[in-house]
Amino acid sequence: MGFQISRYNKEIILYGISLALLFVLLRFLEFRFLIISHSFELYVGAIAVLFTVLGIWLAKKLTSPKVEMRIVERFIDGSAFIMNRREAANRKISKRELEVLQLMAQGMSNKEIAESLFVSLNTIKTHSSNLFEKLEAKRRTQAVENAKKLRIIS
Amino acid sequence: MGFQISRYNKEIILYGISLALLFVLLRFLEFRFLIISHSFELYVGAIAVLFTVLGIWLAKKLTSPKVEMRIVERFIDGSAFIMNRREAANRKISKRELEVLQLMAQGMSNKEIAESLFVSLNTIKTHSSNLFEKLEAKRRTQAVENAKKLRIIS
DNA sequence: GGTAAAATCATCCTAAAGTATGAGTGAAGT
DNA sequence: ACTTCACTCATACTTTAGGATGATTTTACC
Repeated sequence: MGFQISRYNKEIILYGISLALLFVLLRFLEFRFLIISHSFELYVGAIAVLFTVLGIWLAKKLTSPKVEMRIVERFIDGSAFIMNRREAANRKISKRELEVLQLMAQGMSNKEIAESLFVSLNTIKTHSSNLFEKLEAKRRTQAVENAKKLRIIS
Repeated sequence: MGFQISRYNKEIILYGISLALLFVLLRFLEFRFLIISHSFELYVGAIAVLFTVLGIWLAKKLTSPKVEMRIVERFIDGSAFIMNRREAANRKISKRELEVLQLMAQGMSNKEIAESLFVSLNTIKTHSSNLFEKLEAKRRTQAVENAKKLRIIS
């Protein structure tokens, strides 16, 4: 950890600066105010009100919000699959490869996949070989298992 | 509505009283403070700090507590696997076959399964062939898929 | 219009999976 | 004792999967 006393540094510094500025201002106005009779109380009052406001402002900034935890228990709908697109993207799995993977997961043979996608068997073999690399799998069963764990397929 | 400017009347009145008291106090100390050179700034500083603190106190009293709702979703894991023993029994899947099926689902090859169960490759082939029939599958990927659907394996 | 990635297909070859069939062994039940 | 069944293993064969490599074609993007 580097420089971090508090995450409210900015507010504290601002408070300090405004205080310093006020003092400079005072220097210039000091005598004028003092000359006028009964102005002293007025002056102090102004300061008081000003710093009260400042205090309120500070309080609002500084106080950490009270956290109210609301625990919501929710059943995961097994049919609601949320694909992990990040994983698929990181592994650079193409659209076509994903299609092949899905059919593979359904238990289809390469031949069946080829027929259902209207491409040659060799094409599917290439796709699946590429998939195995990208999914760090040696076999199609492993590829399917890994893909499911990574939430790439349902 | 009757007399209700704010539900913080008490605090506001207290604030007014303390302000008034301060002014009285000032009257008594006024001259003494002013005589001492450079004490004016000190005096104003004290007022400033005091009213800042007062402001903070006020803020805490007056403002409705800042509540950050943190909704924690506790997902009840639907994947808590409850094996469908009835299905396994109906299909007459033996203990050993189930073991093979589980390892198969993990992506293991027949050879790997054979080694991990200390039996021959041929034995595993027999088991898996029997499994395919019992699970109405043509391939191991299909067997795994069907078994998962039937909740025979997780 | 050039480039890069994706998709397509092929060939050659090896490894693994799957089928069919037969057979030996041990444990459990009748 | 006999039967049944799960488990084991083997041989022989077919099919499918998978690896390595190279090539062509689309598609998309600057």
